[in-house]
Amino acid sequence: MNQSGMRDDHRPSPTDPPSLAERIRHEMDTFTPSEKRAAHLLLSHYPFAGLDTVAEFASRAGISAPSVLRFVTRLGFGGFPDFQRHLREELEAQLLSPLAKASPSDKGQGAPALASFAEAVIGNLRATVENIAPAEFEAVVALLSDPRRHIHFTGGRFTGALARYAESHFRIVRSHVDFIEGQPVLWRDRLIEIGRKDVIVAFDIRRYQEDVTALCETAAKQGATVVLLTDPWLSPIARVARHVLPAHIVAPSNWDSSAGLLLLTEALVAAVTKHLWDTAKPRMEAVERLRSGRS
Amino acid sequence: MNQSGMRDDHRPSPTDPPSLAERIRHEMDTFTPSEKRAAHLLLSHYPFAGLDTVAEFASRAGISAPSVLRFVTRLGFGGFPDFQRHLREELEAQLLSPLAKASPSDKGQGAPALASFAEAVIGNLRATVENIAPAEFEAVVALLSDPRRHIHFTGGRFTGALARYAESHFRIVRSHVDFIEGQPVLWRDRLIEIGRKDVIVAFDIRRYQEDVTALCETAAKQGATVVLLTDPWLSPIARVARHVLPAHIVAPSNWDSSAGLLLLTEALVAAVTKHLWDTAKPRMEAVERLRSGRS
DNA sequence: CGTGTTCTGAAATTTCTGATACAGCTTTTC
DNA sequence: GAAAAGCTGTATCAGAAATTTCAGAACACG
Repeated sequence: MNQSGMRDDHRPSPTDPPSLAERIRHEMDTFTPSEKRAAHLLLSHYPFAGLDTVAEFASRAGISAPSVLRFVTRLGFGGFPDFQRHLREELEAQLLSPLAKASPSDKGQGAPALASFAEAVIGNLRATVENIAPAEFEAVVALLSDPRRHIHFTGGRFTGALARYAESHFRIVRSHVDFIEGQPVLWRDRLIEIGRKDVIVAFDIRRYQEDVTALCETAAKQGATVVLLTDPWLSPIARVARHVLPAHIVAPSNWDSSAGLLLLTEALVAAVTKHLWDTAKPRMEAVERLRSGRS
Repeated sequence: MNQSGMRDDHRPSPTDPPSLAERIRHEMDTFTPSEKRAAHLLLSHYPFAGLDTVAEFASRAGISAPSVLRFVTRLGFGGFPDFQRHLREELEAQLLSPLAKASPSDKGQGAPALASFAEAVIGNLRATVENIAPAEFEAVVALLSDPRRHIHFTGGRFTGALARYAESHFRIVRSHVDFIEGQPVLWRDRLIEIGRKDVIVAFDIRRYQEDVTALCETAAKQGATVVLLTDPWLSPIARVARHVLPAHIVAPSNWDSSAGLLLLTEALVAAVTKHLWDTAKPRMEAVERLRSGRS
């Protein structure tokens, strides 16, 4: 959960955003005949008809282009592009937050809060899986399964914990695995010996951290392969990353959810373990012996 | 032999709605780096990102306009307007038939590993939520929202990362929060000053770690309140814990999944943040100021 | 370590869209 | 029933957007 500062403005406003369609319906009787034609077309195929060009819209409505322009101006928009932008935003907001309006303003009742939070997280996981290219995932698995590569995990303030989680598993499955601390001072010596044989796996979600970006850019410049786990808005690290695995992170909270990133991490661990099973199994057994023999 | 300009995909047959997104996902590995950037942007904000102008799309994807054009041409469209029209029609068709979205779940050979793993994890999350007593969850929220308490997070080899994750969030929301390292040597001095006012939040799943258990037992003996996040088989810490939140952890992997623990952690963070909002908000803002002013 | 191929972006070019001015037509009003 | 007011469409323009060109850069290959 990355801090997103002022997320309280994200809460549903007391007065729900009045759909443009609603307003048009309400003002219908004040329109001129041509405007009514435009309004009817728009409402009958709301809002897609409005996403066409002016010419197309005019033609479908049976009026002229200038009439369409006058129509949107009358609705208070600065121009046709302005009008279209509004339609897109409205559509996007409505389509992407099916759960936003479903959540009542309950005052912290235990089970409902937990249950609805869980549903949102589950939605994130589904969306995350949907948006991952199978080939991309497979490519990362292959990369992390290459015993000649050296793997370095790193992350930001919050995602650093995920990097640690990944590292603690991979460390057992294979060799040449380590974790790079967040402090830039601590990189310097590490960075020197990073080159073509190295893989940097970076975790970074919004409020992207400059030092993590700097680390990856330098590493990439030196020939290292960068794998990025991030949010759908893509950390700037994506510019230098060979592979990008985006996860959905928006949750009904003042914080973002890292569950999708964890899912990807665990899936990678599972896949690589399976891939390297012949060598991983003895390693895991050895670790087990060391632990039990220790006390 | 590749795309022949205008394929029949322009007129989708009623039987299969092959979302463009799906096709992109499957062809992802055949894309050039720039095309991958474009694809990632489009998929992450599907399909709205594609409804912008070429320039805007290019800018958001971090590539040049020609690369965007090459991308859509490569997908088989006659040009950007053609591409946009396709997106609009697909969106309209999907939105007008609510059942179309209902079953895009299995796409077979693509990423069975990732998809089935995700389904297993989702099942874990559901089971976890159902088995949590609302009152227990609420009690923990109340405990962690008490500003007079001192909160200490700790965990085992793998779960230690989750404890860190929790700590990094709670540290911002409230004061008197810290993380206790796994090394028993490092406890000694800390343990001295732990008493009735303290809360230990321990993460521990099977292959329960003796040192974590020892820490909690000692702390409990000194009057501290112990909260335990564990698996359904219950870590031995449960004997001294005031509150226990079990999470399902079994996944199709050689490793256990911590997703359920993360879910509980994030839900706790969300609930406590909401609970302490009046004091948490200024803290979050202050942290934000410090971060932005740092560079 | 060159060499050929592919990929990429800056800039020029072309296309097309949104916007405007103006004249004809319709409706309203006295 | 005539004049005024308002509405609408044609023709045209300005500007923005998509597209193409081309040269440099990155990359893979031998």
